[in-house]
Amino acid sequence: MTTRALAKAERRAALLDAAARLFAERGFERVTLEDIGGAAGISGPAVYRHFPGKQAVLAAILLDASEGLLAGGQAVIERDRDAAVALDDLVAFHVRFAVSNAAVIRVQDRDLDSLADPDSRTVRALQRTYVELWVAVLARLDPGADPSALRARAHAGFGLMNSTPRTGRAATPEILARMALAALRA
Amino acid sequence: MTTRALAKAERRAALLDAAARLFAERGFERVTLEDIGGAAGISGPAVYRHFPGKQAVLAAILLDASEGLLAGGQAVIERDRDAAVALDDLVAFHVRFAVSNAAVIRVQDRDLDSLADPDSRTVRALQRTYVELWVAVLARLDPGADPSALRARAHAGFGLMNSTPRTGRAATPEILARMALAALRA
DNA sequence: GTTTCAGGTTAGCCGTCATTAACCGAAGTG
DNA sequence: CACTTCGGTTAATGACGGCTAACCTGAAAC
Repeated sequence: MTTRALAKAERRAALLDAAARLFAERGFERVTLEDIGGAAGISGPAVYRHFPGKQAVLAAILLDASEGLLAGGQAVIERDRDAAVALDDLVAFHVRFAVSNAAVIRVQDRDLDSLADPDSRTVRALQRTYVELWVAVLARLDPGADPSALRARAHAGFGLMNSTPRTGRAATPEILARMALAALRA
Repeated sequence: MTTRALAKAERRAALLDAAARLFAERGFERVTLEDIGGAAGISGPAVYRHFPGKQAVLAAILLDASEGLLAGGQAVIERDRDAAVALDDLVAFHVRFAVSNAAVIRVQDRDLDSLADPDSRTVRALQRTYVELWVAVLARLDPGADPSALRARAHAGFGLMNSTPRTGRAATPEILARMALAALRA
């Protein structure tokens, strides 16, 4: 029983990993199921033994990512009482996540639109909640600021921190964190 | 003579405009020639009277954008002797460009990979040159810094300034410029 | 005022995938 | 040891969409 189930779990992970890499490189539409399967050592329609379709592979990747981000962000919020410290730690967490999951970050902001409605809605909701964590912290640091301006600032910060995946350049986490903090405090 | 040629130029512009908007919304691969033509009042294969193919439409958009950015950046560099002033003006210029050409910016960093080799190379070269303008200014402000770190900082700045197109959120140019300057000076 | 030809139109042609069908062997079950 | 079920395989099937063909019309040219 274990042998079979274990092999399956491993293959599933390999598929998700390969798919994330391929999607990041070429974009969802330009990756075929044959490519994904092939990269994981099986070929073509065998992917259907693990996922109900191509979109489901994308959904698994994005759900995973947005849940991971939200969970990490919430952990920071609950731990840090002081808003200034919380901002530092949110930045550190997000930068670490973005640098070590570069492919997934790229897919998240390039191919989210390729996701159809049930999953799309869920991912967007998770992302929205994550953004609101940031907005709440920024609001505590700058009371009386327009919430929609705070949201724009949070998004701009993400744009900065998520830039490494997009450019392929190896910006160090230190540089990114320093710049992001300066920008968000400005 | 004028009637015909004028109509053609207008239609070409309409096609490029529609295509940029559609590509930004859905991504290159999910837009059909039928969509592009339809949005400009003609339908389907008539686009071939204006462009040799779908890729050529993308190429026209991206070449235009990268030439526009480079020209604007060079104008700033040549005008401003002082590096600090030049940085201010580069930021102001880039933010203005990004906010008023949101669709094109989005296409540029989402669909550049869909461009094949002759044009792809040209666009990348223009972009590289544009980045080097920024790196040169940053280097004057921070002599002795590692050039590759400066490049990473420039890219991070672009990520921030280009964030509005990606989120659809209406960040004001003022907020973006203030944040970008703070980040780049950090 | 005829002749060209640019710019449209609609009807294929063709390739490329996602997805399904039909089969198979070996691991799990009893 | 039967026998089921899982995870693969290789052949269809069916859309979809870029591009080409064949044809038409009216402005420009002479």
